[in-house]
Amino acid sequence: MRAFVAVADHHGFGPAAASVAITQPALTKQIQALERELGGLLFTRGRHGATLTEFGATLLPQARELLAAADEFTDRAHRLAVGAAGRLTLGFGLSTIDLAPRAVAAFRLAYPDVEISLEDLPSAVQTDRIQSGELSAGFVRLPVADDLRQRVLRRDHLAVASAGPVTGDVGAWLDEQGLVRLGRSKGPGLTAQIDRLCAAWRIQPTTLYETHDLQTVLALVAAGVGPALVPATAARIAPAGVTFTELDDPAAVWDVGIAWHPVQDTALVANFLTVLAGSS
Amino acid sequence: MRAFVAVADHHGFGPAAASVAITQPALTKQIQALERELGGLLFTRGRHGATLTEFGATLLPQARELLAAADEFTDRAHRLAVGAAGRLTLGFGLSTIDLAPRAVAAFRLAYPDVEISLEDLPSAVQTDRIQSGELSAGFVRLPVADDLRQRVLRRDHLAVASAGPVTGDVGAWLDEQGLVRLGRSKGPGLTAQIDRLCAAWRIQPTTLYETHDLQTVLALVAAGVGPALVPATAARIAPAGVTFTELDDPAAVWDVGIAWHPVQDTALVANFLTVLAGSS
DNA sequence: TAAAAATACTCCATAGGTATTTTAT
DNA sequence: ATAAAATACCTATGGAGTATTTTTA
Repeated sequence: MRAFVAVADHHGFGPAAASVAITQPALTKQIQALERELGGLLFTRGRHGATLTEFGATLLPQARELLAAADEFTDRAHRLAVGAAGRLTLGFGLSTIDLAPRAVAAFRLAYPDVEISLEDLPSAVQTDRIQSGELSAGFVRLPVADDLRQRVLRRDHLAVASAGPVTGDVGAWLDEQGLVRLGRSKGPGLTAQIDRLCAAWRIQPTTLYETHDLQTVLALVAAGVGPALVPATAARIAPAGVTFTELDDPAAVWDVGIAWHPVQDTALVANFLTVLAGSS
Repeated sequence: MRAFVAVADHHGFGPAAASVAITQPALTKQIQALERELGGLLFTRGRHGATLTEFGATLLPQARELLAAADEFTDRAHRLAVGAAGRLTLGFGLSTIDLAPRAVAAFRLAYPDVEISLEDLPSAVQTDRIQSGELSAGFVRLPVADDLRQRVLRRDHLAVASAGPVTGDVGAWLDEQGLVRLGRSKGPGLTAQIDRLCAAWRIQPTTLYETHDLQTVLALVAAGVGPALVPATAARIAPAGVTFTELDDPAAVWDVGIAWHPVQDTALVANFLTVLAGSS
């Protein structure tokens, strides 16, 4: 095959043999074998080398295409293998709205041939999609199911979001005021975190209102319905008039990081993690 | 390569090995070699056979395409080799206007995958194009240059085309009447044939009119300008009122056939000649 | 523990090399 | 006469086989 185009290009077996780094008799045998396989003579041999037959001339361009396709295949494979090409589907949540896009931008610069998609999803949905293979990796609340790989990126806190200042002991105050809450289905991780904190503080604040969107929670807080426990990072999307009081009780603290399925433990994801480490 | 798609299709090395008619260890080594060459693992091996990695899953469709392209290449080569595919460019002249299209129609039926082009050209132009490789073969006046292959298809005659009956000795009559002639550049073969006949008959008819189109010659004959010497086959395109008198003097007879360059001595042309022999 | 892939080892087919002959101009 | 391809012959790599071990769910 390579022999074929080499002979065609060099108009002779001798130079062609040199170009593919074998000897002339070896190349002769390769061409003879190919001719036998294809069922026709590719060249007419004479005093001045080899010239294409009609048959050979017809097949030459197709042979070239085939070789080019084969080369592109191996080339692409190599780039995939080192994580310089391919497709990366990422998820991110509210608490990584600053981290994720920055990391993606840095990665795009370093690996321009990688297709990236970035979806805004709650941690719970992300872990499902990571499990099912729909996501290459996701920025999620840690820890996650231990059949996933994970890396901690930073620590996040609960904060009290309130319309006015928090007075006296925070726990007692919240127990007395009650809480505006986010629906469990929307943010099961956050809800569990809040439950853990309440248990630790031995309080049982009433649920003043339950909604399915963090922005609505904050709007209700601003409207004076009552306080809420939200991630400290929610401060960046809060309306004016909401006061944030960060909590540093151990039960109010959790890790945020990136998680991926072991199947996705590929050069591509590894490269992304490296860039991520560098860009933070 | 084939091993790769076989393992992917059969979800395991054992059945895949059977499908490509080698043993499991041999297939294992093929896959390992491919993985080494491409620079990444294609499968994760486990209790239930082999499943594609991300890397493998990405490359599989491309590998399939590549194999399909390779198969199509050899397939096409085989069809070319036996003359069941390819491109046939043919020429034909006035005296084969009945033969050529009939042969082409028959060939189309027998070999539907062959592209055919058919051009109406004088013998002289045809031989040039046959020499240069532009034509695969041509229906021409014989003989042609003896570096071309040729086959006689039938014999053609000169005929006198006249407005009225030919009286007395044909030669003397023509010498007295003069001739409407076709330009030498248009039909050098025909002109030479006429010259040979006149020489044989020792006559020198005057040129009444010279034109560059056989149809015009016949129209002039019909108009009473004078007689002309034309191929007997011209009868089929003559206007009403033209009388044809066929001549069977040896000097008025020539062969018509098909000619082709030795380079074009391929299965395709051979097949065409076979069909041609059968259709006549 | 059992099914499946990987290894160990042997063998032979064949791709490639060297020396030489044949072919074509 | 001579440049170029084909042939003859040899060698060695590596692809494929059999028997066996290692892995993993």
